[in-house]
Amino acid sequence: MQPPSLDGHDRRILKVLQQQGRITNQELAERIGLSPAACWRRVKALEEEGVIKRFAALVDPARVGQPLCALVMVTLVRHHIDNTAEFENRILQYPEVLQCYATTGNADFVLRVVSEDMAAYDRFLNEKLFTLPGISQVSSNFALREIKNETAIPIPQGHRV
Amino acid sequence: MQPPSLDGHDRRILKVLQQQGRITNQELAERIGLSPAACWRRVKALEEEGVIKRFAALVDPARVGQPLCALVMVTLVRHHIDNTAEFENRILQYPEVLQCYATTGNADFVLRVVSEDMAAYDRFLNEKLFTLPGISQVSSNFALREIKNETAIPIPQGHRV
DNA sequence: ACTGAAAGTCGTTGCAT
DNA sequence: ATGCAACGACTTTCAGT
Repeated sequence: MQPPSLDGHDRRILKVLQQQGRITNQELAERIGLSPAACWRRVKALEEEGVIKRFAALVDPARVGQPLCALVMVTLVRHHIDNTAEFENRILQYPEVLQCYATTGNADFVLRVVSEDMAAYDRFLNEKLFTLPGISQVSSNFALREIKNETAIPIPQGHRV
Repeated sequence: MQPPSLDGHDRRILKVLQQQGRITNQELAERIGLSPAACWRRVKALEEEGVIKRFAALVDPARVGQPLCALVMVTLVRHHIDNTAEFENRILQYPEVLQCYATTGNADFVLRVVSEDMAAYDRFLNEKLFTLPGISQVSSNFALREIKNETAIPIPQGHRV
């Protein structure tokens, strides 16, 4: 899977599709200045190459009963190398953990977790996170406000074909 | 904007659409056990109520030249209340800042920033983040690995109509 | 790799329940 | 709030450049 060498048309397609995932192929083709058939083939290729991972409806967490958002720093004990793999596998199972990154710095992992309320978050900690093997430290920082939550990756206007 | 009281059909629609944003209305209707017309009207209502914020193509950052991801903790000085508003407004302008939350804990804000490489991240810090008024502390933690990056909010199976 | 056109499928609306 | 039916619009493929 090498760099797919996006040209200007591909980049314009990605910019539009990241903001309007359900635009019709016809309108997309018009906007980027290509025929519908050519545009369609490019979108398909971007999907198959994995540049576009998938299309999704973006849902407002508060509107579906998950208004609480926590940024959680997790540190593991250093003894077992298996701890990391087990931690990650279990994290993948928890739907309330939307994001998880292994990071440099004091914490080993940073998670973003959504919850119904504090009681639900407490349950998440006690029944899920704290039951994972090798947890050393957990620090929960609650989101007071969401300034920005963007899925669109900036597409550089590089000129290489 | 009150709780829209999602019923079972709405919840099933959201579950599917969060994973397959470009599914045809016909197939979606089949899956959730509704006629295409009824299904279509529900999807439209969910969009208009803001439960569905928008549809988007999810793009792999590494495949479009943004393989570096940093989780940045930012603290502001306490002197001006205007600092916060100015900070937030400028953050909204920076496309490489995908997410920004005001949080409890040591830092005032946590950001997720994508970059082309370290040189680009250095430029982001010096030309953008450090130029914001009232910055007190900045701590950059780089993502070694992305364990999980999910947009789908878990939809509780509540029974209220 | 693109365009244009053909064929099939789907989205969208109005109406009745 | 639902289903059915019809029309128009769209997606998708194929031949030709």
